[in-house]
Amino acid sequence: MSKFPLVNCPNPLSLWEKMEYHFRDIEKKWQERWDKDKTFKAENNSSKPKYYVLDMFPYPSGAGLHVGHPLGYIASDIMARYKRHKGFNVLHPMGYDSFGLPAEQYAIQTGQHPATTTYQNIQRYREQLDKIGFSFDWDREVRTSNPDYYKWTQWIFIQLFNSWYNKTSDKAEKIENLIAEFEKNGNAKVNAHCEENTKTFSATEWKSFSEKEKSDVLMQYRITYLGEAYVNWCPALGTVLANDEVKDGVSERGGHPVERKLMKQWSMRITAYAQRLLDGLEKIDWSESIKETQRYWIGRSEGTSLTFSLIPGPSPREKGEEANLDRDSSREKGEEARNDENSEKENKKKYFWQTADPTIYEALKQFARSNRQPQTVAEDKLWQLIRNKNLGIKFRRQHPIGTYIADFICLEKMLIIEVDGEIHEQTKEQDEKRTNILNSLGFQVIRFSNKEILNNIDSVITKIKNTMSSPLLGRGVGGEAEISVFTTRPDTIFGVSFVTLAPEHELVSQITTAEQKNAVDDYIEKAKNRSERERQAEVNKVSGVFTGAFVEHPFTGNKIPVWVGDYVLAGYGTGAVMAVPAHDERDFKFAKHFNLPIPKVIEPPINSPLLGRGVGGEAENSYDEKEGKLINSDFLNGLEVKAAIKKAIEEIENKNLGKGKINFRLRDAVFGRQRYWGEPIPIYYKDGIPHAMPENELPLVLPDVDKYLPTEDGEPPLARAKDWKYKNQFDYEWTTMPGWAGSSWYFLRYMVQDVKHIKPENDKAIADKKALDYWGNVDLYIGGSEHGTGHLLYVRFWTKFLHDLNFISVNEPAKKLINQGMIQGMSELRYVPKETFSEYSVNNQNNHIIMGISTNIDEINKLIEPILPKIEISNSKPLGVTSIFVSADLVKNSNDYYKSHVDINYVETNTLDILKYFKYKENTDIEFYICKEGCWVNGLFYSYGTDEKSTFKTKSEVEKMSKSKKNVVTPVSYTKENGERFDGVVDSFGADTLRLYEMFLGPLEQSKPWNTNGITGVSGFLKKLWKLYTNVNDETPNKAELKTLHKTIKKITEDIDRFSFNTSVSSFMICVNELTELKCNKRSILESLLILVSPYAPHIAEELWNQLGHKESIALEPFPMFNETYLVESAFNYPVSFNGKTRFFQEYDLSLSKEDIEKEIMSLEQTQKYLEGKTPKKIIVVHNKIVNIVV
RNA sequence: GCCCCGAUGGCGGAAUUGGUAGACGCGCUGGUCUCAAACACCAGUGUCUUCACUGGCAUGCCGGUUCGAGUCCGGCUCGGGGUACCA
Repeated sequence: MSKFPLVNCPNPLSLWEKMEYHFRDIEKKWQERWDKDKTFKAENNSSKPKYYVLDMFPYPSGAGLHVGHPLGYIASDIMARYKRHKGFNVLHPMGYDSFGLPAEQYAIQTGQHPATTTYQNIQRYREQLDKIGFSFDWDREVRTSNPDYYKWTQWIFIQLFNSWYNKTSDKAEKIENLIAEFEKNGNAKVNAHCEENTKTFSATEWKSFSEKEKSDVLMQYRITYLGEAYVNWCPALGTVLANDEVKDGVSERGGHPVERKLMKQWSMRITAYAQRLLDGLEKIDWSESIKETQRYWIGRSEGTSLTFSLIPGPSPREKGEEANLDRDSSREKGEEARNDENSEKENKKKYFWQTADPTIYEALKQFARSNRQPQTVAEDKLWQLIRNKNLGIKFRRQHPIGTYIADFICLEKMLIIEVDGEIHEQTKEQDEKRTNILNSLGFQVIRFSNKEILNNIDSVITKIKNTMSSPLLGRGVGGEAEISVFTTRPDTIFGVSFVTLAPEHELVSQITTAEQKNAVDDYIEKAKNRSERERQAEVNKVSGVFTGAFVEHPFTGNKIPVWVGDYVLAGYGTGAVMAVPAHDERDFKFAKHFNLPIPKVIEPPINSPLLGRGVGGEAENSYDEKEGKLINSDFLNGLEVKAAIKKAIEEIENKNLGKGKINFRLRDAVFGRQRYWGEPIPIYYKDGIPHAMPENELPLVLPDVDKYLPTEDGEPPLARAKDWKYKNQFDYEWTTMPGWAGSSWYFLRYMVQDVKHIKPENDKAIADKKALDYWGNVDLYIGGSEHGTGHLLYVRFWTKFLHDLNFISVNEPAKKLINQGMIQGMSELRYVPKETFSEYSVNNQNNHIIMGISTNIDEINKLIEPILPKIEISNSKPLGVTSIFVSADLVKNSNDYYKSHVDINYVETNTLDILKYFKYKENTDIEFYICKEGCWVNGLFYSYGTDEKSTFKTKSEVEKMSKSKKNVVTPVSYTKENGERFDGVVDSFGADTLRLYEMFLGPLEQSKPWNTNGITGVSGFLKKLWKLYTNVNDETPNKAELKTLHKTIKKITEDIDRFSFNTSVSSFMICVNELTELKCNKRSILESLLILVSPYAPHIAEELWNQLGHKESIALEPFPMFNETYLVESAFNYPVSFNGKTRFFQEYDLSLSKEDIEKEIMSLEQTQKYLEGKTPKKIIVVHNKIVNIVV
């Protein structure tokens, strides 16, 4: 007997009404029930196996959801519900990445606190999400902008600050261990991933360091550190951006220009993890494209370092003399001087302190002597510290140089120190000139103000020391200067014809000869000011300048010129390259441009299509392939490239010229943002030394500010916060964390049960150790591929770090990752004529309108002309630039037009609803819509003659779905402020239909345009499904019904396991079609079917399940088991093909052997017909598959 | 430029290991129901040939492997995404 309550209803009409599928009521009812019963609560203590399925953190933007967002959520929700049926304890949480730029930009514009708008946006998101029926455990919801969440983000920051990377153990360790080692042995034995130029010190030295010095040293080791780096500075946003936040030279959010700037910034030593991040990719099941993107981003390359020694130039004294005594001295003289090394050395020994211009020396001497007496306090303070070889080398004061007198000078190092008083600001220009001249004499000049010396003498001395330790300083006097390069092609060493330095390379200013000084300075200045965007736009434009210096080829001893070129990047390798133009495309272009020699050292293989490449000056291209034999290369001659690389590295190492080395493209991540709406960095400054806050004082709550803008001094907004000081006296760090901070560990926070209601006193860790161990990492992570080099790399980095310090047991955040494809929008475009900018004026009732738009397309002119006098423009409308649009059916050559987006809500099958458009039009422009029979102006139609009203046609294009393209389709209805209503799929067809349809569109990972055309198909399917359940009985199912069911079980299970959700929707349709055909209304079949459907269309499943008499939710019902026996067939209808072409079908019992079938087939009349009397060469019988006869 | 992915009817797509190409849905055509429309239901629908039977051609293009290729291999074309001088 059926438990269906309405079967015996006496009134057939009301029965029919009740039987109707009312998705609105059903969906609302079950969404409320799930929420109330906490149906999808995940348990931290469970004997069940766990399954963790996670969606990428959404940023709750003001625009709300569009149909692309739920795509991934629906897929993950199906997975979550399926796994519950399969007996797993499923963790399926949702939360918000709620710090970020858009909310802050909005706050700047409106003055509203970003927390307010963020809260509103979240509310809206939540309402929309709820309407789609997701099975999230909302008690675990997190928001990165909540103090109880970012408390732990700050805590992780402190752990990173208090850690260093030990290369020997290959993991992060606590900084205390490092300090202990420093105290015991200094840093000589420490094998750390740290700053390149870290100096060696002993334990005694360490102990003698001041607190500031110790802090500076540790900063070179800390995993999060304050360091100077070139950053992407965005002046419009007033902040720095990470590499992955910059696209095409403009900021990803907002599209503002970005430039390079050297700044002191909090950074993360992610580079320490480069190799592990690379290796880890092998062990995770992520999409190949993401892995590939990460591999490329990490950019490992094996090669070798190699040192070129500088050939000493003429001594500075000589240069000085040349410059002063013989200004016209020709280049040849310089060459001679360089070649005659012996005499030069003698000169140096005899006269090197005689640096003054001899013509005015006597006068200068007097002046200098008198100057030495009355020193300022600052000058004296500095002098006491550097005199008498206190810094290990002799300094002189008030020493005449050329026509100047230097404050302090170290002649051996060619270093001048100048001390400026308060007048400095006014005399800036003079000082610069003076510096330039001193530079051109070969001296380096560093300047300090009196104030600096008096207030911070330590850093002054450090700066002097650092400058002096630069290897190039004093070259030609006593120091041995070297340029180190990194190369992956040491085999081409004999093809080196020049060396190129990055413009930012520290040696550039020091090695440049006087003759080239101006040219080099100009070039560097230009390179510096070129924005990142220009640099990218001009990738193929060669630029560079000769420094005048030469290095010696380490094997041939040849003189090799040193150039500066911005194709060399300062941040990669050593910032210098050995240029092998014949075998490197970039070097080749450079050499061609500046007419430098292109010696060929590799002969491509005989059969190579690139044979002609890389040969001398006539060649069009370099030969970059790693194949061929070495020529003109001394000991490498005759070797294959790969062998030559090995051999070359050996030789280089033997001669102590360099070492085999691995370089990474990956850079440390800049962490500080000059913004308000982010996590405060838990650091305060005491005597200029940064200190981490004690962990037990977290969170450091984001303070209120009066404005969300930088201060007048250019400090970040947090500098505005009143009385915001640690212990009321120490300044906090004013920058905040970037968007990726909170999202780099959120998957761990979801492991806290009931995180929304946890009491602060119970909140003792990022999550319970037991919970962390139980949930481990994410089993399935679904999100967009745009996070490939940002979030997905950083979250792996932090996971590995937390693992190193034993906070968590896993070292990857997610085992499997799927990128859902983008759902593109169908944009509607209006044609706008381009051509020249001819002005068109309309004189009408004293209103003079300038149409700032091209109208010189004759046809348009002709069309508009007769109606212009008729057009009435209301006086209340402000005059402005007028736009002209041309209907698509009038457009002959689309190249004559620009295209302008129009909101798709006003367009139906390429026809613009002009009246509706003008009703809600938001701008005040006067717009002309030119159609075949007339012209629409601001909602009124002006006919060219006939009375016919004609329509305005648009052009459709598939594009990214975005607000700016006005092609956004929302899943949920909404009403705009102006009263305009937009219907969403959920409201017109129901959430179950939306869920099924989004899956039905195509493979999850593929991009596809959104088109509602097919939605009636899935909607109809649900109605058909509903109908199946009208007269359910308890009869025993027959063979056909069981076959249909089990075929479906098999298919659905396989489909879910390979994330092929589109094909399962098809299978459901087939199943329902077949059961309808069979008139099946048997309980055992239909109940199983409901469970199969429930992950996809949960509301209808719950409702029917309930109507079948079940009290419990369907959510935890065991998934139906597939039984092979129902699908076993006794016979198979073989397709019989001849030479691979199917001709007819023949059924045979499956027990028949291949030989029997062969015999049977040959006896058939049809076979003989297709054989046309010939004897078959071969007969192939594949059991249960096919028969093929080869003729 | 480099890397990754893709290309199948009018459209979205299916074909999981090489074995009946075009499942399922949309759209379209015809029909039933209806005063009519919508809904629902039934039938047809790759293309060319033919009244029909039949046959030919068909998975971006060219070639190969195989009894048999949408699927494997080589070369190209086009489209989408990522990336940007990484030595």
